[in-house]
Amino acid sequence: MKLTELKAIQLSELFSALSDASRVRIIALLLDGEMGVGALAEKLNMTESAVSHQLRGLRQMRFVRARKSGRQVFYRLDDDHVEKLYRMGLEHVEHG
Amino acid sequence: MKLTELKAIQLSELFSALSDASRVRIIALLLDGEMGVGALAEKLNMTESAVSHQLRGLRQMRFVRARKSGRQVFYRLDDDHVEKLYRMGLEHVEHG
DNA sequence: GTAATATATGAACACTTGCTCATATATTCA
DNA sequence: TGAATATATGAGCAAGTGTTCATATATTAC
Repeated sequence: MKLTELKAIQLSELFSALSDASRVRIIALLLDGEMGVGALAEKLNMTESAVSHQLRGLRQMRFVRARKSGRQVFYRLDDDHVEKLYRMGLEHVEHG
Repeated sequence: MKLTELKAIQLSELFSALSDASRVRIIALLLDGEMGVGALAEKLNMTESAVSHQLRGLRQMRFVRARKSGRQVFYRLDDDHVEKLYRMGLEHVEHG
């Protein structure tokens, strides 16, 4: 399995997106559909600022996508790779 | 998708194992079969100490398993979940 | 226009991480 | 036994991360 340094970095960045419990919980919530920042913050018991900061990272990684409606911003998962990664990880954790 | 705080932490720890380029490259090398610490260090152009430190983490996460032979220690991937995670990540990076 | 609401952003700070360097342990060989 | 080799470990430190707090921006309602 040859792997360029660039791809090693890209892979590590990809997995970094899920390397924090707050982000994992955000992803888990978004699996059920889109949600606004405030609703996420309440569910997660985090400040809206902290959630917004995390969403920014997830957005840059193209894990989530934003939709603006009035003064709210709804976030949803960007593609199904995220869900696949998440589920595979969960499988490993649950009966690994 | 309900997710306990414990499982969120476990998931984040799982993905943390692949959140560093050095560890990703170690995994990539071990996909081809077991390798000793010195050989890994040479291939990766890292000190043996740095490699050993990373292998410790991977061992604790049960990503790799050690086999001692004389004064060498050969490492190999512990289970196929690791390879699945790696390949799915690679797929996402390559044509995501 | 002003006030209220929803989200984003930047600075600051505590905490974590991955390395280096020195040292320790374990094994082989003479 | 002692020297050489292979790996592991602990301390220390620079760099990175995730939060809080204050502030900025954008939208709606009045």
